[in-house]
Amino acid sequence: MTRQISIYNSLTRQKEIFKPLTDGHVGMYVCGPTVYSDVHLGNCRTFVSFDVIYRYLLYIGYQVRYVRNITDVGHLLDDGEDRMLKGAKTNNLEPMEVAQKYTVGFHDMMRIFNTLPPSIEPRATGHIIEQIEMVQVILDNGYAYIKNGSVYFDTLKFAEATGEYGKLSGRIIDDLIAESRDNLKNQDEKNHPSDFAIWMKATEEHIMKWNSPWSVGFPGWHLECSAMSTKYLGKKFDIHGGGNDLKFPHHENEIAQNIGSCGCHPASYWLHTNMLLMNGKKMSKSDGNTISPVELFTGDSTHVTKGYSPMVVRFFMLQSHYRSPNDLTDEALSAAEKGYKRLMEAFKIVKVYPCPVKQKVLWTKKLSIFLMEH
RNA sequence: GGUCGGGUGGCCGAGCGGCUAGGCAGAGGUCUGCAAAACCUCGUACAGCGGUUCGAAUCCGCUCCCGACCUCCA
Repeated sequence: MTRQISIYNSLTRQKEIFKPLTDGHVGMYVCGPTVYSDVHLGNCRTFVSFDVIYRYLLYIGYQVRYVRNITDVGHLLDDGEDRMLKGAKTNNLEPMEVAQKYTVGFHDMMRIFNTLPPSIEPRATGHIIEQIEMVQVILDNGYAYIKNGSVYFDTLKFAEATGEYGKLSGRIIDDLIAESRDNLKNQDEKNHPSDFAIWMKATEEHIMKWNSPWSVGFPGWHLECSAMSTKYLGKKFDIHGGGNDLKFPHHENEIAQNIGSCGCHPASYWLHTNMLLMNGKKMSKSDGNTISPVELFTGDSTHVTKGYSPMVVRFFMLQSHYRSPNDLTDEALSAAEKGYKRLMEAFKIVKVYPCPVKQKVLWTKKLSIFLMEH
């Protein structure tokens, strides 16, 4: 009933024939946004890509459980300031108001881009208990240690015991181990620089914090995805996706946590989307090479000569393969706009054209995958 | 510097040893009172340099360019 497809698996670095764990069913987890500011256009590209992957899996007959999380727990910035805290200060809001505001904004934008909502959209703050439990299991298995109320994942021990650390991102475990001697005098609490927090003790001014066996604190950044994917898709599931900038450390650490707690790799296939560029360069706020979704729609930016409708932008994004960089330029957008209009004309004709019903249904269904009428 | 992707005509994108994929844009034309739509015609490109081969975009080597990651950005 389902068609055979091949997908590129980042874990094995090759295309593989897709075989779900359970015939006819697919469990797919995609790392969702951190809701402390407006959605980035690049973020939209990733979710538009996975929207099509989701739709395609449905189209070829799979029953898909698509889980995409909302990360609404604060995480530390480079300067040590918490994102939610920063957002709250900037806007004079409660942290959960910040999370709510940007979650709603994110949902609006996803609707504007005509993406189907995921089957389950769990929030990190709603799964603190699951995360605490996972920390405990990792501790019990000996892959984590406690320092001053914080709990750190012991990457070195994990690497030596399982040989699994670094597989996804291509980090060499020997280097990791060799590195350890030089860094014993590390300034912070970690035993090894590559260790990462799975539970952080909160400072006095930290607003989002919860009680735990180790301290009043908050879960580490990578933990929510491990905990929530396990909860809703099981210890093993089919597809794990996200932007390729998440490969390391986020996904690598996620794998470590999953193996460290349940002993198995979470996902069979890892899919990573490539980045959205603008005028051949990465988008960057500091050098002005950036545009927000709204600016793109309204044309209120020096980078475009006019506004482009969300569907044109979606069509443009889908013209390039999800594993290739997508270069946004005014010229490419206007070409996409004309192409999109033409395709829509053809779609209208097909819908009213007198032809056998079966054929018509088939065509309409096929076109819908890309044109997103549903 | 290391790791991982990517580099095919203006923009996408198939092909993955031999038979100029295709689409979009653009140009010209047909039809239209005008315009739009539609239709017709037009593009020998594979980052570069070597090598293997009768033959390479496709295999091998070197180089160059773009991007990501290397402690928290999709």
